[in-house]
This record gives sequence, C-alpha cells and structure tokens, in this order.
Amino acid sequence: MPEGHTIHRLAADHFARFGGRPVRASSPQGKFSDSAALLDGMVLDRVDAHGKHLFLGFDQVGWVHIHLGLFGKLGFGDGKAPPPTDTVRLRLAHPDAYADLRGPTTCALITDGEKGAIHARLGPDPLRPADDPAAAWGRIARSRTTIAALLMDQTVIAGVGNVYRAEVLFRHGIDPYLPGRDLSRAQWDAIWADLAALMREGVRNNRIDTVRPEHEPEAMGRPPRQDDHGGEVYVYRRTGQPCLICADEIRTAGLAARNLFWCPRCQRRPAAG
DNA sequence: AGCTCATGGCGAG
DNA sequence: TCGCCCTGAGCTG
Repeated sequence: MPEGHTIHRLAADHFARFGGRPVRASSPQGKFSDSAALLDGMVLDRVDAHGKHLFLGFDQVGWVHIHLGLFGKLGFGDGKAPPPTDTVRLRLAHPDAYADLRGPTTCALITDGEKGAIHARLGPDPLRPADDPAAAWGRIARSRTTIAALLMDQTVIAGVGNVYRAEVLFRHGIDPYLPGRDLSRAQWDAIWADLAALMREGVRNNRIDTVRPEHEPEAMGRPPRQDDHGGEVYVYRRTGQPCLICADEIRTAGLAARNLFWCPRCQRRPAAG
C-alpha cells in the first residue's frame, strides 16, 4: 500500500520504535541473511525517506535500502516477536517491539555513496521540506508526455503514486492527457502545494484522503459512501460511479501499465488557443 | 486449488 | 510496450 506518505510514515515509525537501541536482525526467508548477520546487534541511529525509498541507517554498517514495490509490506508488533512466517525478508526486533518486512522489490545494505546516487536520480519529494518544485517544472514544461505519466515518473517528482496522481489532477480540474508543456506554471505550483498538504495529511493519518469537506456525500445531501481502500477519494477506483461533483460517470483507461481514473466533465482540456 | 488484481519499477526488444 | 519480480486478499470453482 505504498505511496510516498506511507514511506515517510514508516521511517518515523521505525525510528520511534527502534531508534538508538541495538536490534536483532534476521531474514527468515533467507534472501537477506548475510546482511542481516552484519546488522544483528547494531544500533539504528538514523532514518531517511525520499519518494518511495526508505533508508534505515546503522552506524558502522551502512544503510538498509528498502523499496516496497507494489506488494511489499512492513508490519509492526509490540512485545516479544512471534515465530516469523517464511516470507519475512527482514525482521528487526528488540524485547519491546518488532518489524517484519515482506515482499519488497528491494532490501539491500548500501553505502553512503550508493544512497547518494539514489537521491541523485530521484526528483523532488513534496514531503522533503528542502526539495524544490522548480526542478520538476524544468522537466514538465518542455515535455510532450502527458501530465498523468509525468506525475508517476519518479525522476520528475518522487513519492506520487497512482492514487495521488489521479486525485490531485481531479482536484485541479486537469485533463490527465494534457501534455506537460501545456500546463501553466501556476497550475504546477498549485499541484505541488496541494500534494505537499495532502501527503503531509497522509503521513499523519496513514491513509489517503482527498475529498474536500464540502464535497463529502453527507454535505452534498447524498448517503455516505464505503470506499474499499480505506480513504475518501474523488476518482480513484470509482470507475462507472457518479462524480461527487457533477455526477458524470468516472472513467478509467490504461496508461503506462497502470489504471488511470478521471472525470471527463470536471477534468477538461482548456480550449485550444 | 486456481485465478485476478493491487497505492512499483526494471530491463529486454 | 511487454514480461517479470515480490506477496496476499478476494473472488471463483
């Protein structure tokens, strides 16, 4: 369930549970056994997150670089850890808590230099306060690629996934097929600011909510809705359902091997000029 | 038991 | 653009 907000939350949660304390490290599944042996007994002394990349820093050893991919999960537990199941790639534990990592695309022990190379190839992250949206604008403003595809390109902007891209384009009334170069600077600045606020709230609540209070079904005089993914959204996975604002049918289409969702009425391309 | 799908990303053609 | 990697939930039989 990982977009950038999840990763930043996981970084903070790891530090809260394990920071400053020696941890036991193991790889019940086996694929990370050699590195886990190096980490065993070491102290987690810093964490970092950039986009969907999570970094756990162990002094004297290096960084554990984790990317959850589409399927990866990190599960926390309190107290003494139960016997792990055989899909646990990495277990970190001390007497009071444990964390089990399953199904990640990446789990590797890396150096400072290797970590730096990862930062260098990622675009700015709305959740990293020092990151500059101008770096992304430079790519977008001269690209013929659709804005929907650009938002998913982690070298352009880091941390946005399929939910935030669909939702932020809806919130700004932007046609997902609009080429990046046809977006205005004002639109981009508004998208960035909105993403920063939405994702910040996502970190806080550990879920994605994007529906403005005035558009909540109750406020619109409609019965409450049950979303199957845990948060309140306008268009994501609402194919065929009525738009919360205009009641038109939400559409879906494949775009770069992912499902794109949008409202054809609310997200119209500006008249050609 | 087997299929499909999921908030990702990579490399081959 | 496609196939592939990683796992688990929610269907269908």
